[in-house]
Amino acid sequence: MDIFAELDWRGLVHQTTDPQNLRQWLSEGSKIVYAGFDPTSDGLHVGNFVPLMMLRRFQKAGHRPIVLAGGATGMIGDPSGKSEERNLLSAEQIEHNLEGITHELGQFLDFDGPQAARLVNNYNWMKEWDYLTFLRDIGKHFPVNVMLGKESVKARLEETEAGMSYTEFSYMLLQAYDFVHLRKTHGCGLQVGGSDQWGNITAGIELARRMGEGGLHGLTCPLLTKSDGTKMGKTEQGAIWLSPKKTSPYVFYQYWYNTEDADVDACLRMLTELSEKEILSLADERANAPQQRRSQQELASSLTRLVHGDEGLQKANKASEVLFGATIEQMSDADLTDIFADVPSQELARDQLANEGLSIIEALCQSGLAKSKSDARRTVDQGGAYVNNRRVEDQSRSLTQADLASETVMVLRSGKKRYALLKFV
RNA sequence: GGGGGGUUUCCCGAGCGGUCAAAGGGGUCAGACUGUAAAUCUGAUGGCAUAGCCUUCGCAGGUUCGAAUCCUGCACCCCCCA
Repeated sequence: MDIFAELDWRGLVHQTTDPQNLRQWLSEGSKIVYAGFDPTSDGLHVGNFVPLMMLRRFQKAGHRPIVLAGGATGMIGDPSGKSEERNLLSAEQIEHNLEGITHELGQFLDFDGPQAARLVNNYNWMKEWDYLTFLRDIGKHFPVNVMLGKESVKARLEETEAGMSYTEFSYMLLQAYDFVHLRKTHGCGLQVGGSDQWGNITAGIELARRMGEGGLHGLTCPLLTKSDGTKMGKTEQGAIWLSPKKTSPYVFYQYWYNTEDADVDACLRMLTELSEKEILSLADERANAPQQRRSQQELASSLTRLVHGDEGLQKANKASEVLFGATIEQMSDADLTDIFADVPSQELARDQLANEGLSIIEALCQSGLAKSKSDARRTVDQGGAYVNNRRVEDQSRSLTQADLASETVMVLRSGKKRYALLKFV
């Protein structure tokens, strides 16, 4: 399989050091490819997805991936694509972040077999350097005028008033040296990354050449952006994370399911492992029957399965079904807790359900769905109140044992999507 | 220092001394429609024991049967002249 051709049709090739040679080089046999991830937060998010998948694709095509966790570079802060100097993360924070992301990185790659992936941390080799030696051995190879010409630096100096510290300015040296180091110790010949990494990657190649290691390659993929120009993976509630602890499989699934028609094709190509044929056929279906949302379904399913496994996908599916209208009854507490993991819940005394029961108005207030009783009444009046996904039309309705959806839980909803759980214990 | 204008419900903004919980717009919420989209349409949008009552119009007093509307003082904002 020609990996380069595949990356090409997927739209993953943004810039390369030399398309002809790179393609040739890749076809010669199993190569070592690396991508770096800085521990700027304690988990991976959708923004890390594309480079991760790149490595995965390389591995599947018979190459060996190296994942570099930036324990050292993370301490400095990459200025690429940042308009302002950032606050330094504390050493403990970085340690914590590294722990978080390293194990997540693992799940995308195969760490066994002949193409076993490797995980390295650049802190392990950077910590050996002392300042003077680094300046003499590495810094000497970096002409400042070239560094000033790099987009990451230029943008900061020319287009903003933010300026840049010597620390961030030096970031490039560290990442450049990583490449050289991996070349020497692992025989790594290609670095991949997002398009904002181009400057850092070429700096590495340049450094290697000056240090007597020629023939390195670089490849960047486009940043995944939506048709409106905003970044993929950001919502008003924050980033979409890969860890189920930070973003539930359901929210993850829904995020992709709601992808705009205009964006879904690029997502399918860049993020999934569906074949070109499948993707073209989805494009066809989308053109003929957009309301079926088959593309979105495939995208959401395939990514959820990849990140959260079959079980996670099932949960997300079940949750979607329930959250979008299926009536809720005869379920277990465990099921409901799972499905409504992201939904606020309140505990109430069980005896509130006895006798007359709890009025729907009161219940809406208690659950936080209504700001006041008037608000609750309005909601009911307007037909926006639901118990266990059944509409409640009568203000005087009261809730009793019979309205429990499971052993102890009742599911309230206001409007289309706002849910709350009441637990009666 | 002198003069003028302003401060209204989530935001903007209208508001003859009674018919003002306060126009209109935005936002938000709900409903219909729909593709879990966009657009559109309808309704709602201080609180409560909801045919009624209570609390709101910068703050504190006052006039009046009655004040967001008039008067006095205070605070903050804007403009003009020095």
